[in-house]
Amino acid sequence: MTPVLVVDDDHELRTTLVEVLEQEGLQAVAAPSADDALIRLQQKSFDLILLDLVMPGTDGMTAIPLIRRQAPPTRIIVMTAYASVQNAVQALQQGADDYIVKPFKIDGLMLTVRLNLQKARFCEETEAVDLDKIFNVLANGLRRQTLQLLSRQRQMRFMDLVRALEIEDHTKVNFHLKALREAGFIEQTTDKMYELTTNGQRAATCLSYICKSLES
Amino acid sequence: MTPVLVVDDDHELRTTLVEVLEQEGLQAVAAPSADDALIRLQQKSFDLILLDLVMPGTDGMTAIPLIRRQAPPTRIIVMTAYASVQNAVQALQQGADDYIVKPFKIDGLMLTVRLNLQKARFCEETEAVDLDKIFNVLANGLRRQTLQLLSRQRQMRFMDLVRALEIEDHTKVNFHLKALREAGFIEQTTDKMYELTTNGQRAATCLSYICKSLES
DNA sequence: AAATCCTGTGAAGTTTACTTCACAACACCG
DNA sequence: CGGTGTTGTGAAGTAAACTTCACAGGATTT
Repeated sequence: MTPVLVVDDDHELRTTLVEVLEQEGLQAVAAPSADDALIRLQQKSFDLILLDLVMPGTDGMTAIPLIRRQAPPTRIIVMTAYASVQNAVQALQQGADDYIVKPFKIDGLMLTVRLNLQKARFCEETEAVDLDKIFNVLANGLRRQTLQLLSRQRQMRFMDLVRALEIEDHTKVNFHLKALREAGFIEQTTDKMYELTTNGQRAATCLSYICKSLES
Repeated sequence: MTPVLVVDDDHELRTTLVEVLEQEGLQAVAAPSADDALIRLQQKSFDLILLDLVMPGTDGMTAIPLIRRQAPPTRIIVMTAYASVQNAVQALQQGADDYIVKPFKIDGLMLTVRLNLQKARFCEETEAVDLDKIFNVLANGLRRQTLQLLSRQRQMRFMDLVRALEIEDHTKVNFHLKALREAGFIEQTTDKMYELTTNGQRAATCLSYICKSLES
């Protein structure tokens, strides 16, 4: 079911990859060039793209931001030769999600593919959340820090939070905690520990997405 | 210079890894257990941690959030056996940055290490990106719509925007356009057309990313 | 040339967000 | 028991964000 797009100018590798992916129960489509891939992306959405970096015409590196723009949630795995591994770093900075070094074994490839598909599924775990609410909450630095803290620590007491945030006035923290609580992002256990709700975890995930994407 | 911490209960592997890393010009320290690693982290900060998942005592998985708590910017690479690869996914969800599958070749390991160190360095540089600015801009629905419109249309005149947004008072739109301009997200061409800047495109991408993930 | 639309500025007003202050109940420790 | 730390609430004040209004120069149309 999960559709994968294979972009490589090498005809043999391209068809081999499609065969392998289909044997593993994935739906795979091949594109011989980046431009062709972009056209396919307009017609249909893919969960994952295997992208060769070195290609005639539009090369993989320049294609990455274009793909990201066209289909933001798609996982992009770039394929690069061992000799030019520093390109992988650049590709990740451009917005790719992972890399694999050529030549690779089928096992290694499938491992990377499966991991990224699972990651993608993890990313999707979101329902009806109000964008305004999310951004209003995330618009405040203190609240963002709080979400991140709770995301890491799972549970924290009030004073732990206050000290971790390095705020002198505890009532200020309380104000923002109230905002977070009313937005449904955090809640308190019976013993007064603060923790993220499911929606709060979602919001924290959004936050880390944005931070991640700013890295590139 | 860049210090690496190797955490593994296997004595031989631990010392081998330290040797290899030092040969490659990195400063490496070994810890035989997660608890030991946490103590070392209190005394000294590390750029990168190689963490075995399966260990007696505190295992690697539970150690990840604890490490994150102690030293947020540290890159965490987990080492996992091929048979238990799904653990890698869980580890990434827990806050690890990358994984490597055992058994691995030295080359593969060093590749992963170098990539993550480079990423860490890159993250440090861009830490200066002003999240407050981004969220303040994105916190407003009208501004979000504007970004999305410009992302689709590339260029728009003022009145086109006003009508597309269905706002009766054009000065209101102007106010938000000014905010977007001052945040460096949009700019005007010589013939008064509004368009996204590079940062604006980035912000729009973030936005559509989130919207996409909220749809599903 | 007058009317109308486009594009914009700046100030005044309103609403919302945030901070600070004063106070209080409860737990825990010596 | 009295002091100290924790965990709050609500009101008052301040700052920031947003809206509305009054106005104006330039382009286009009629």
